[in-house]
Amino acid sequence: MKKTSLNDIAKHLGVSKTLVSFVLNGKAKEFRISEDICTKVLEVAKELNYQPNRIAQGLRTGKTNTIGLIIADIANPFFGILGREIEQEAAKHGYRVIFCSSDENPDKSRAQIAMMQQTLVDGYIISPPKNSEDQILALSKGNVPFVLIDRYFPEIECNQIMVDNFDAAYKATNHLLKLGRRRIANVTINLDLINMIDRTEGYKQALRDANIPVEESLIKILPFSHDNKLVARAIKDLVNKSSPHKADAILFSTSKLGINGIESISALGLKIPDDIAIVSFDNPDAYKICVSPVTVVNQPLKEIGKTAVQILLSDIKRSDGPGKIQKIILKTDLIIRKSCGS
Amino acid sequence: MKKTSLNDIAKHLGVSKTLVSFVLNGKAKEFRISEDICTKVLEVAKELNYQPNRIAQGLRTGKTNTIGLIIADIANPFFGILGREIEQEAAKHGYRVIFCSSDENPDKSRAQIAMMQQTLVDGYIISPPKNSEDQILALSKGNVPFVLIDRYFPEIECNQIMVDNFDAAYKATNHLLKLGRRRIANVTINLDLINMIDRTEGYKQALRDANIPVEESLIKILPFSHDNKLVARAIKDLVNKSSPHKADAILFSTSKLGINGIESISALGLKIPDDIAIVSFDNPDAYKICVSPVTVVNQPLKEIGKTAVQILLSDIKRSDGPGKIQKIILKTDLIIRKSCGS
DNA sequence: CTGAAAGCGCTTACAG
DNA sequence: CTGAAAGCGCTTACAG
Repeated sequence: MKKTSLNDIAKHLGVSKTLVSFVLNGKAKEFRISEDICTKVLEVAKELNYQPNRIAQGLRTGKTNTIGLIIADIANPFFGILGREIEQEAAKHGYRVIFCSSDENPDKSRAQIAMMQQTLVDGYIISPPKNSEDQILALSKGNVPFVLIDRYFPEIECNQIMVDNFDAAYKATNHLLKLGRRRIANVTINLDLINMIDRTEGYKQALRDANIPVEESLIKILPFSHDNKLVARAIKDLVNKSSPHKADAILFSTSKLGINGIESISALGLKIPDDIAIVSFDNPDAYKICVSPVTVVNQPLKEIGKTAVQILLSDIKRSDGPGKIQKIILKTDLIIRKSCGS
Repeated sequence: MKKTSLNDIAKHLGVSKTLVSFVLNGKAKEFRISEDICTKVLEVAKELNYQPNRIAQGLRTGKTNTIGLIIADIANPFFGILGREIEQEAAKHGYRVIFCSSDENPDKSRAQIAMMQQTLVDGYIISPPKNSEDQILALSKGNVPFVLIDRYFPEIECNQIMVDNFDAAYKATNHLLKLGRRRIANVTINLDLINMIDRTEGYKQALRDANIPVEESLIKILPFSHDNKLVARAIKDLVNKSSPHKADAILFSTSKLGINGIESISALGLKIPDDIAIVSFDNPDAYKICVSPVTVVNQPLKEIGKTAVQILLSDIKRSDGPGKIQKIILKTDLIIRKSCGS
């Protein structure tokens, strides 16, 4: 049972496929095709269960109505939720999405971009790993639109939807300060990622503004692919009573760090917030039901995803060259729960 | 800067594109093309940064090297992790994946399958919503391979990778029985999904085998799109001391139910496992750090994803008609933590 | 108002 | 060993 093509319909009715194409693409009016024939075409199309061959359309028009999404890891709920929003907004406009997880590995993202470049996607939404500047730069010189989310490269001019990470960390740190914490630590991951840098900078600025010296020993920088043990070691170092740099609060820059961190803190028999207060970026379910529900910096994932798609599609659809570059910075909100005391 | 095509390379060297195509597709030996020309073609291809147009290839060969993935919700970590495994195994074989979230809504999955059917994918991996029997049946009569994961329809013969849900629930319930619990409840979602039915059946059988009568009042069936409040009401009913059907343990059939359930239990001031013991299906991070880390039925997500892709690809690649239908049932394991006491 | 024709970039029988 | 040609299923100038 072969799929029915435009030609099948045309033959069936003894007309040209041009005509059929016009009718099926809603251009009947434009070419003033008789209503009579229109309804007949539509009837036969339905009867033969005609489905346009999108690949053939794609070859002819150069458009596939597909968006390429490259994020660190679709299994990470942060990106999963983002992916969901992107999918939803894209579907609303008749677009599909192909996704790839780069694992923060620039070699992977390079291969993934190359793969998608083979005329498969009309545009990209990318959360670029560190050391992928060259890839993004190359993209910005090409003519396939793209928008960056979650991270950007200051030296590259391109569409981007970010969150005010500096402000978010500043507020979170301030929240801890207002509750009387003075020895606030920051646990983060490799600072080659601009969003992570901004967070730590915001944290430092809040301390400075409160006339508290920044202690480098209170800033723990773990590799991206950290495991329980690495986090546990950092935590142990921060909460050890005899340690010269004992902390009374921790700002976690990612929820993966935070979840592992809480596990370690519990394992050490310490109580949150009595022994140590906690704030974390991102808002996974885990934080709602853990021993002491965690105060978090909540990112507007819905808005990030939606806006990214909208900007991308407006660029894809414009025919008069590249549009104006858009840099959008969204605010986060601090959701206060119990992990900082009161 | 137009993309370079086969023709560009051919012209550049004064040969035919047939030749270039052969060389680039590794058929040089087969057609005994001189090494000399081979290296030249390869050189020019590199120099001109030739990228094959996959859409054109797709139109010609009828293959897109793309897998369509339809699951309930990519933002749900269960499906996110599954998606990640599928992506990874697919990439290993040169395949990409397009994903769609059906929200357990058969109308959505119908539209998503139709969309993908437009010659866009070589095969599907589907977690079908209830009432989508007709869609799967139609698929099984077509000639695009597919494999079902997580749920199946007993009356439809097709490839499927499942987990032994009956056995899993049986063991989980048994675990509670062995620890002395006698009034074990089951909180689950709409039982039109076979995997949910199997879980509840396993639960019932374990009770029967222990000579404990099954009490329908201890089985709470919530709609798929339940919110905190609905779960809270069910929990309240189960733990109310004056209630005739007070429970001393709960088996949650999904982690979404479990997470909401734990929130409700905490809000009521009850202690896990002292006041009530808990076992849940699935193994989200949340269960590791909550007040009393939760004993869970862990599904082999890696194996499910990997096997699904392997079976699908072997079907896609066979030219001699449909292969033998494969029904694979994997075992789960019970990860014992603290939520059931000891 | 409608049709014949070209062409998107490939692959692959066919011919020599 | 290599090339000319057909054709996958569309869209869209062009002609009448």
